[in-house]
Amino acid sequence: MQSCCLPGPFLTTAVENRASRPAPADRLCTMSSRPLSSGRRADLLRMSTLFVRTLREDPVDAEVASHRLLVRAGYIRRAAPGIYTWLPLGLRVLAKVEAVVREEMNASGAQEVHFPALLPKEPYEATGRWEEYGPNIFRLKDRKDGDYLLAPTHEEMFTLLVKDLYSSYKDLPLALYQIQTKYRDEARPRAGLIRGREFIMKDAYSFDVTDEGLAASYQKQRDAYERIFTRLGLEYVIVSATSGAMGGSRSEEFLSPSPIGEDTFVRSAGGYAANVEAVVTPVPEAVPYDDAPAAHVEDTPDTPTIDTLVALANAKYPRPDREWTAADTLKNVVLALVHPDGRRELVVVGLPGDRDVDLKRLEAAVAPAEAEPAGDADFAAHPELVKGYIGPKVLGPQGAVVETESGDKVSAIRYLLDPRVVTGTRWITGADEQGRHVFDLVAGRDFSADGTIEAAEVRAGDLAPDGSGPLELARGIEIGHIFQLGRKYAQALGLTVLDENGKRVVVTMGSYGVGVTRALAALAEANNDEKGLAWPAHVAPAHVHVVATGKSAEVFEAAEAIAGELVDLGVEVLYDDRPGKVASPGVKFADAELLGVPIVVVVGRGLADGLVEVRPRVGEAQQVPVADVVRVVTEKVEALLA
RNA sequence: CGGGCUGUAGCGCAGGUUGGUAGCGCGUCCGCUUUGGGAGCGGAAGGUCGCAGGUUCGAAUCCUGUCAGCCCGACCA
Repeated sequence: MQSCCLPGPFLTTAVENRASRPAPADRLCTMSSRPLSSGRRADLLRMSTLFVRTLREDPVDAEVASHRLLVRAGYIRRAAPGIYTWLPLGLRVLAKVEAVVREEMNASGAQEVHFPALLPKEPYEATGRWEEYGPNIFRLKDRKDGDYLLAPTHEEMFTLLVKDLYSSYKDLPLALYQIQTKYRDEARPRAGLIRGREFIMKDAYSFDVTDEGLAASYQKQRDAYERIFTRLGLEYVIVSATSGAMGGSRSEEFLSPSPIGEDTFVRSAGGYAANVEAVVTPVPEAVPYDDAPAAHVEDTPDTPTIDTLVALANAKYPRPDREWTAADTLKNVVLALVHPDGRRELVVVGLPGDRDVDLKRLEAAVAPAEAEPAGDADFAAHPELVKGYIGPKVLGPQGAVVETESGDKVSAIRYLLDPRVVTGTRWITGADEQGRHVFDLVAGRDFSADGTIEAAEVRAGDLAPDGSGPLELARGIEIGHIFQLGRKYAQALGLTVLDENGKRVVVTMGSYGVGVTRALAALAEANNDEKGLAWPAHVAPAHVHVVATGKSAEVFEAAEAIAGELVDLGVEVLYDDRPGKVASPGVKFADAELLGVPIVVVVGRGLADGLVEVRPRVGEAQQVPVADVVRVVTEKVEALLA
């Protein structure tokens, strides 16, 4: 555990925990999420001297509960937009979250390292990310005009470090991690710690020779993540995700379900869960079309939208069996893809008229290209596209063909269909002339496309691809993201090892992140009520909050004794020893509820009868004889930490 | 980057249209009282009214510019 202590002034040898001051900043060493069995005397925090100021009113700039309450309870203060200062209580919670992460990472076999947050640009130029990140990273110059950045993530550094030291397959597999402050110049920081410009992340990387090795390393990390979030008491959902700009293959996100989450995901009762971008549409069976009537073009004046088209179709060309609906129409949406080389390509996505294109899903499907709705200039360049009446006749294989540089013949306008548009399905769609639509156009008989694409919006009630039933949509806070990077970074930076045949092979990598500060925010988000925070015991700034009320010396002496005995037994105590003239009972109770320590012990008027009150932050209070209170509370704490 | 809103005491806000020596609540400090649900009374400290220019005898207030922050959206391992 040499990695536990920071060097220099943080290296504290002996800590007098009974001191009336908060523990010094050797948080990495004294903090632990372990139960009481260690037998070490625990911290005693005194409200009279603790550096904290609770706010009676909500901070005006805080919207979400975690942000509002963390500021109100004196855990954090805003230093700049998206940048927060940690006060003693907040730092204790943060250290406990870190401790859980650290313990589970170590248990998984990963080894802790620590990179600088301030880095030269060269490694990021080698992978192209100096450019790719654009304005989203903090850049700065040294006195010699050299370019530096505040690292948003450290793939390059890990890769180069391993390259620096290792050169044989015998050295692998290897997993390294760090818990580091990261910087991103977010266009819009929000929701306090949930989306900051400075945040703490645990990032881990695995290094393997083979794909099988990577799969095993990935699974180890995935297991570790499950243990981390379980121990933190944080509900989580694992969803399939797209790997996005990072490249790579398999990717999963750990989401903490919350209405204020920024990620939309779907899940089925049967256990399927996926990020919306990654949802795969179940492909229906092809339908026979032998008895289908021939396609016929009809006049449909003034029907540039699906709604107007459906209304007119029902009025003028009614269906015998039922009404036409938007789902009977084939909507052809023109989009422009911008490829990384700057090339602009027009594509048309054909999908049932009752659905819209989800740009994020589309982009996930066409990555690394970016997508945007086609503009007037695009339509001007393609007069065959009649706005509002676009049909397959001019698209894809049916349309014009151009020859590429390599001599292949491809569609001038690529036509990509939603997977629901299977062979045999019949559609009303544009006839490629103003005011005309074609009816009974059969997919596979009358038209075909260049391929299918997952670009249609996902809706509640859609079926899960694995047959596990209908999907519901939910929001979540992304607290972890793991993926199999593959060889992208190793290739770009030349990380190779010699295999058993003496052949040079490129190492394959996995990348595993936990948003530590974000997980803390998610915990606050999931554990609060109208009165304040209500921490799970493993991460609470203390296990027990002892409150002394009244003015008699006996009350304070008894409370002092109880607090002292508890810390001797390893129970962390926050002791409200403020004199009555400084804080009334009402103030103390309100603060206890706001601060959210899981067990509150009230020493006050009941003392005359030999009783103190033990109040869980959530649950029923009970009167306990003074003589028993230390035992009762210790048992409760042990149960909470078990 | 687009839309909306806001900058006045540590915090939350009023004042601004009608220019005239800056106010309320909470908090802070002193004194007395109170002591199981954010106490009462009395006294006190605390503000370049975001910044810069302008109009005016006089600007928190009117005009111009500018900066910052928050919220929504776009963006976003």
